[in-house]
Amino acid sequence: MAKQQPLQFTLDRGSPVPLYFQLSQQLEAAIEQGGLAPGSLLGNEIELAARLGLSRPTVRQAIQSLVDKGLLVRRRGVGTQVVHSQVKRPLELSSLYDDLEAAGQKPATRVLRNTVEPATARVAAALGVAEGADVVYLERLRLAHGEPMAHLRNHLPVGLLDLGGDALEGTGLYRLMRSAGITLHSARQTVGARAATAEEGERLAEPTGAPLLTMERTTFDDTGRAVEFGSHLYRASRYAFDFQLLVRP
Amino acid sequence: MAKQQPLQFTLDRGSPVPLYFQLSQQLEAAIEQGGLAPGSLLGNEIELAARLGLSRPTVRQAIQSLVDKGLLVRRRGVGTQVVHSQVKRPLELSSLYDDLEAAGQKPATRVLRNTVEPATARVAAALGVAEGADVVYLERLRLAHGEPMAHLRNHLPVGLLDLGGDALEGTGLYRLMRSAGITLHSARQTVGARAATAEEGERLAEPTGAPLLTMERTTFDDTGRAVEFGSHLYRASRYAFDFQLLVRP
DNA sequence: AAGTGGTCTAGACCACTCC
DNA sequence: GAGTGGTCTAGACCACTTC
Repeated sequence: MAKQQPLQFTLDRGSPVPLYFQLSQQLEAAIEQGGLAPGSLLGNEIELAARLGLSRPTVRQAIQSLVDKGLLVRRRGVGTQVVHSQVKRPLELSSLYDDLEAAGQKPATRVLRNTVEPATARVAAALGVAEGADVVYLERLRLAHGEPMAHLRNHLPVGLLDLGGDALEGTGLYRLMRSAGITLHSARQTVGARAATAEEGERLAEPTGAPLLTMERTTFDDTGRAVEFGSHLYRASRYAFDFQLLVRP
Repeated sequence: MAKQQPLQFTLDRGSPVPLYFQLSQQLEAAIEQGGLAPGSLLGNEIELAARLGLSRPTVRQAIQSLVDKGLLVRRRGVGTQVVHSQVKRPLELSSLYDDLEAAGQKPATRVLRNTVEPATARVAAALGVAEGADVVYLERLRLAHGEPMAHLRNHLPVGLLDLGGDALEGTGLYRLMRSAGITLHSARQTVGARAATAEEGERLAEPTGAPLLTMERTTFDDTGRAVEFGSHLYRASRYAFDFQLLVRP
């Protein structure tokens, strides 16, 4: 746990990028690339600030952002040290389309339905609209390598997104939302399992009674508005969910 | 979206509780209890600081902590407003025992095995120890109202926890860890489903072929060390997972 | 006693949004 | 142009850990 020899940091005061952000990015890069070994001490904030020509609060802000990401640990009276890494994966709102694409699975989408319908009680409660109010209803089959993977049913507030044309064929819903300027913030999910009915099995190329993963999800943007309610079925033989959870003390 | 009339805040400078924390707690309480309506503006930081006799950075720190929790949104040039609530559930590392207890289900645990064994390759990789090194192996049956709910298999580093006696009968693993001074930080999980084998079905009182939820989880403490690797089976007819995910931009 | 992070102050200037 | 949050400074004192 020896103290690290000084690393090089270059700060550009003319850049529109905040100084604390420039520093935290370079620190993060140093950690990722092994320039800062797990468990090693970072050196005290005051000296670091002096060396960089920054004020201590600015340096603290940079360090704090990495503490929030779980890359650093601060201990009063001890110092700031790099986490005993092991893993530091991104936690993200999993998008099935992106997941499949990242895995090289060549995803495709077959839109089965794209209509406007009155909200049922359940959909209304999830989206925070009046029961019977118009909502967009979307039904899709997600394929990978031409094989069905999941049956996706979504409800969205009307007017949120333009889902005309074949925008949905070549990408996922979340990516469409992001490019429409919607900032996704959080989602509440329930994941369960059940046996496939005959109809579900046929749709997903599974025998009746095969285990299916179920997911219900409500997604919220950064203003706390529900932007999507989904009710999905996945072939358990082909797919599992990967999550990273953080503990809030 | 009218500006709120001033709320009462009481700050105790003699308290060991930080001022920014006192403020953020009272703000959070006001939001939860409806004293601050969803969408309402908080009033600018400078005036709020002056009114409370605090410096602006201190007020900002209080507000920022609530922004991080998703209760407030800041917009430059606009102001800080309360999120259009809808939901603001806690995101937590779900503990099956606590979940069941909170649901009034009277959980119980039957410890099937509590031994020290050499780590398999998979366990060693998950816990970050050498293959073949000693690890604690724990096998439990979790019951609710006397009915089996889940079959839990855990591996832990040796020496981390004292699992002697019947400490495990009346509580969950996470609670034991917390009371041992371990600060849990994050967990990586994989959730899937499969059909029950004959043996699994018998153990969980499900017919062979019934859908079971599977979960694998590695849990890390705040120093980034893996403190637990679990491989669990749940009756899908009785249990589903509830998560809240946050989006990291 | 020495060194660390935790908190707090009282200012400053800038970038963005809205009218 | 007025008002907002975003960033930054140069200090200060305190609480905790370690020796």
